[in-house]
Amino acid sequence: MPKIGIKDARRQLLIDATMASIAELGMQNTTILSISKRAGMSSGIISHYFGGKQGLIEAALRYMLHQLGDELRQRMARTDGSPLQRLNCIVEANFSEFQRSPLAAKTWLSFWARSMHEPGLKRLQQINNARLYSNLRYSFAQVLDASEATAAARQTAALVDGFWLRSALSLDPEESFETGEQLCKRFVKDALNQRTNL
Amino acid sequence: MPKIGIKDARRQLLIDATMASIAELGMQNTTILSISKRAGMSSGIISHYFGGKQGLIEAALRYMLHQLGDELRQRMARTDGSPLQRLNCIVEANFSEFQRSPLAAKTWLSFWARSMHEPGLKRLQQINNARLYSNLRYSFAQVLDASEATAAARQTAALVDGFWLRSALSLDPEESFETGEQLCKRFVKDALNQRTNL
DNA sequence: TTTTATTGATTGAACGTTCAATTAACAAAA
DNA sequence: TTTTGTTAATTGAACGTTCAATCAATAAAA
Repeated sequence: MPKIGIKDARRQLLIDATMASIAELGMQNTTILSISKRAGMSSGIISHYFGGKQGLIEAALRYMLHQLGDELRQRMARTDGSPLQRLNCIVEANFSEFQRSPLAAKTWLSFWARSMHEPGLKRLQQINNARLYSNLRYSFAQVLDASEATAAARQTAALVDGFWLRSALSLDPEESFETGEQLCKRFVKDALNQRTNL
Repeated sequence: MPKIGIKDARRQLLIDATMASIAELGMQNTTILSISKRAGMSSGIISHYFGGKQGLIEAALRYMLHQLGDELRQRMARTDGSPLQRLNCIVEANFSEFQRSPLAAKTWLSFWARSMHEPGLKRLQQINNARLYSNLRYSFAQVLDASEATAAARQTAALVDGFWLRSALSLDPEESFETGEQLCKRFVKDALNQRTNL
């Protein structure tokens, strides 16, 4: 059975299975067995690769954060760098196909709730929150003065998270994510136009 | 030992203990024992009063929703009924002292995450989401035209939930709730002024 | 006494972790 | 090429723990 170089592939398979289980059963009902069954492996393999269930869950969160970062970087590379375009990239990355999938959306929310009482997850989640805010703040500050940029960045960050949360819990997530993204972009545009300090 | 009114008092004691346990230990680590210990009662009492742990958790959520409704009604009664004032009431109710307490904030987030996979909680949470939106929509529609009112209401609802979520997860919730409330009100004011259709 | 409320020890199911046994891949020897 | 020895990945049964629910015993009120 052992094939060399296959380690990363198996690790990823387990991470995928973890998200699938959390999305389907909830973190509450996600067990070592519900994960390993979905990955087509045995229960013991999780301790072998991740040191335990907790390690796998943290690895899955790190994977999702990594995905989010990738999506942002990809989009940023394809713009001329104007503040409006950069801000739209940030919004789009947070509403990308992967992020809005029921699998990712449910997993995010589960992570967030659990992060309140688990320092390992909390740290990762703080970093993500701070990054979203500072990315927004940077682009707003190129057009608005300091205090306006701060306010606009905080509002946009809350708007993104809020729409995202409401969509994840919505009965029709597809439609909710779509209008959420549009209304975020609309807020960004309005904020730039109406608060410009020239 | 039946004394009138004692039953409700004990039920409330258990609900308080439930929120305290969820806030302190997380829903993950909240057990029948962690609740009953905090309430100074035995473990069996939970089944007696609520039919089981799940029943108690749903009762606690219902209690928090009821609190939110009360806060809104109280504030609404103390205004002249102008759209701006009514909208500010809605924001204030969602950021009231009770709602922003670590106890309530952590409990809300735990409920939301769990509601994804438990129909009983999901139903309650849907009702709450819909109520926030329709309250906002009603007041915006008295000043803005239909499509503007819809957009503003959805944005405000997301803003409230988003600030609320970020505050609950924040390292400094006190400050985060405070500026969140202010920035929500600012958005409402701006939306009314800049989109007015006269 | 009768009724009702409350306790807390007990039960059985479910869980994460562990580890001895197994199996496949690879390397060395024939 | 075939055989044999070595390595490391993988399995899954067993173990100890934890939990929600149950219910017989107890206490208090009527």
